[in-house]
Amino acid sequence: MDKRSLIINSALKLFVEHGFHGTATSKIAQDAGVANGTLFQYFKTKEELVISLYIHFKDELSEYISKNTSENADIKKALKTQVLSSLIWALDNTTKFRFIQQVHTSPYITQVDQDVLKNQVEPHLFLIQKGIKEGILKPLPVDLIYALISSQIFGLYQYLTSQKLSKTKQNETIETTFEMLWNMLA
Amino acid sequence: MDKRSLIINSALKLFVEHGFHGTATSKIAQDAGVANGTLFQYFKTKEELVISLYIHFKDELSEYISKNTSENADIKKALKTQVLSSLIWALDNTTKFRFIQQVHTSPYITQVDQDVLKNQVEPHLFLIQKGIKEGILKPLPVDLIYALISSQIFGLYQYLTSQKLSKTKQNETIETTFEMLWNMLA
DNA sequence: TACATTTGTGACTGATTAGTCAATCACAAT
DNA sequence: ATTGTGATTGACTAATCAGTCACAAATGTA
Repeated sequence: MDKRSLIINSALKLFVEHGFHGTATSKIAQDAGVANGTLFQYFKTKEELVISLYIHFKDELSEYISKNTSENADIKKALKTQVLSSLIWALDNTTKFRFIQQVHTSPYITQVDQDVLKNQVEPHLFLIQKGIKEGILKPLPVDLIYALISSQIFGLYQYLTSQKLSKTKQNETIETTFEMLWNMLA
Repeated sequence: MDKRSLIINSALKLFVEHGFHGTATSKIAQDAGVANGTLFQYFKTKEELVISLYIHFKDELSEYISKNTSENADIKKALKTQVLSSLIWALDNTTKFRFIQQVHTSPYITQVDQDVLKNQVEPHLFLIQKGIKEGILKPLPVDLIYALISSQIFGLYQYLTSQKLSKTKQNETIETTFEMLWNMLA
């Protein structure tokens, strides 16, 4: 494992555990088993580290979703796959997901390049747009529908992580709530 | 205005602007126009300040909601009032709402007394429980329905603050999405 | 007025921080 | 063997931090 990855892993863990404020760069380096100065060779500043991590993990999530989404499925099926993929990834990568949330509600988010953020949501907006055009989804603003879907995922994630449900019961809940979401939007 | 309130206002503003990490206690005192030491008379530590603010503003929101909710309205009307109140408060107090979100996704949240948090959601859970018992809401776990409602509010807030809509258009969107939410849950 | 209590002050400190840099290392090319 | 190169190191520093404390001002009380 290369040093860059070691630093990323340690930073992720410590940031989520103690927050940005509570995590010294020296502690990250120590946890990663590299020298203090090495961290600053890969990331010019602590701020750059935080922002790089955010983009890194959001990309990872995006890639996971699109990897599982087939292009020529019907809208409902495609959207379902995207929602389920997001939830599965989030539940399998709670630390990364928490980190994304943490940055998302922090002032750091303003430092993230707007174009990068835009490119990440683009594919999802496209599917919604298609759904509206075909009259399958309600004729509402695309951004609004996207916001409602995202927040549903977020809310369900919150619920599922706060309860100790079996995998079966978990999947059941995910299925049920997706149908509810779909009925709300279609 | 007493010094405690001055400190609270300045802390709120600076925390949201620069994060917990980026805000020195001395800067808060300076902004509030009080001496360094005065801050520590009202809040023993910086951590206590953050947590006190969180509880303070969540209480403010809770009080605003219950102030507007009449007890003997039907379930739908009561829930609608609660959702709309939340949104109105959030849109009128964006800084406070951002702060609440910020703490909520940060490691600080684990330091907040669990009983305090429980008491704050209790009243809302009660209404949902009643709705399920009367067969008006779907027979799902109370916590799940609460999570879905909360996240809908959160998502709609995100959307409304990212768009520059007129007050009329805003209210229209809120009305529409509440009906959608209700149809999803009932 | 005199005294007591509460409230406020800001200079101070020991600890910690992000970031630097001269030195060292592993190793490939000559 | 020798030289060159880029990655790695960790001791170091200037700055900043949260929190303290001895004292002063304000307020209350009689």
